[in-house]
Amino acid sequence: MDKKPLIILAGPTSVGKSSLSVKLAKAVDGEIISADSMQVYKHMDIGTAKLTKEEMAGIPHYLIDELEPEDEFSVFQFQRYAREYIQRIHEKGKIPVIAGGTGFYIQAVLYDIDFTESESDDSYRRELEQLAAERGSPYLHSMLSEVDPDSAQNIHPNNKKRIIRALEYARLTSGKISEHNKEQRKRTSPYKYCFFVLTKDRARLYEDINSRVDKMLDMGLLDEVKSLAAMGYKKDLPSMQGLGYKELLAYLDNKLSLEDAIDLIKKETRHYAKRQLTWFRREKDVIWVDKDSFDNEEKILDYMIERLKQEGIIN
RNA sequence: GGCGACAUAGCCAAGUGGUAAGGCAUGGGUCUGCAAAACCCUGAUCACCAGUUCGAAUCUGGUUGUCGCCU
Repeated sequence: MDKKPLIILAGPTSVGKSSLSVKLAKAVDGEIISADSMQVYKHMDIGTAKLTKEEMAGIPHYLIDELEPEDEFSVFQFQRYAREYIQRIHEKGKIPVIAGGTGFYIQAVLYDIDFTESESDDSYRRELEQLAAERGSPYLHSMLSEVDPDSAQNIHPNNKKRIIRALEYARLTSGKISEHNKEQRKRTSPYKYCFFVLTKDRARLYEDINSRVDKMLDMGLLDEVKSLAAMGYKKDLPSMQGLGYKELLAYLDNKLSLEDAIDLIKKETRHYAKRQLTWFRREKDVIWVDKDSFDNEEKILDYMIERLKQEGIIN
């Protein structure tokens, strides 16, 4: 059976993925699936740099504004939705374009990684959290050494989250997550794809991030956060841990001055961009598209379309 | 012009005779159910010169620079 086509456009925050993705989708008769862990949420528009309806220019966008800020969301759900939308788009005879910066989500869909084996178990998880709080994460790490030595070796004793997940996995499946991961890593993609990663000079990317944060404030980010707070959303929700939201909530809570909060947003966004780049660097088969080596967006598009033709994804 | 203080990595900063804490930034990395999350790794010979000493970032003298006060 022929593999179905899939186009991915990723890159660090602030490079200009969104606007390019609309043009790309237009050019290839595609529809866009957002791979962004924060844009899924409603009422979070300015801080997540969502495209406006006009900017979407009639191209359907999925996984944007689909959930309320209190809704649970993770790679697992992302993958489920994305699969569904990809199929629907293919059925229409169109090409799905995944656009976004959450590398983990993209990977989960691109390689169709299996997450279903374990349902998450809140009670055991809570028990582990307790233990971690009381005895420290190195203690959990030593527990892990007994059930899954390989994982223990790969996970740093301080990395509580991953230790807990590994323990949870062991409990729920009575298997080892290290083995599961090893299996999953062998997967090849069920799609015929092109994985573009848009980049630009690091120093300029950072400048753009800084000025974009200022622009968000001008556009009313603080009011957006205030109204989320007024709706009752608290800082411990995953959605409220988004960049720009957690810092401004801290400011509203008198934990920070506004100036410090803004500087923090900029700094953490820069760190985030760096981590995104690290992620994409180790991803196999990515096509780096360095904005600096093109005169304008049209040229970038031309290049991408040429590559898509080479790969036989479009005619 | 005089008096005083200070001079340690890109920034902040410990260290007052025994061979340079720490934080931030920067750069690199891990990642397979919270990923805009979580975690890890990453650097100097102490303004300069001359002395004292077995040994100086730490003491002495000088040079340069910065800051404060005074005239």
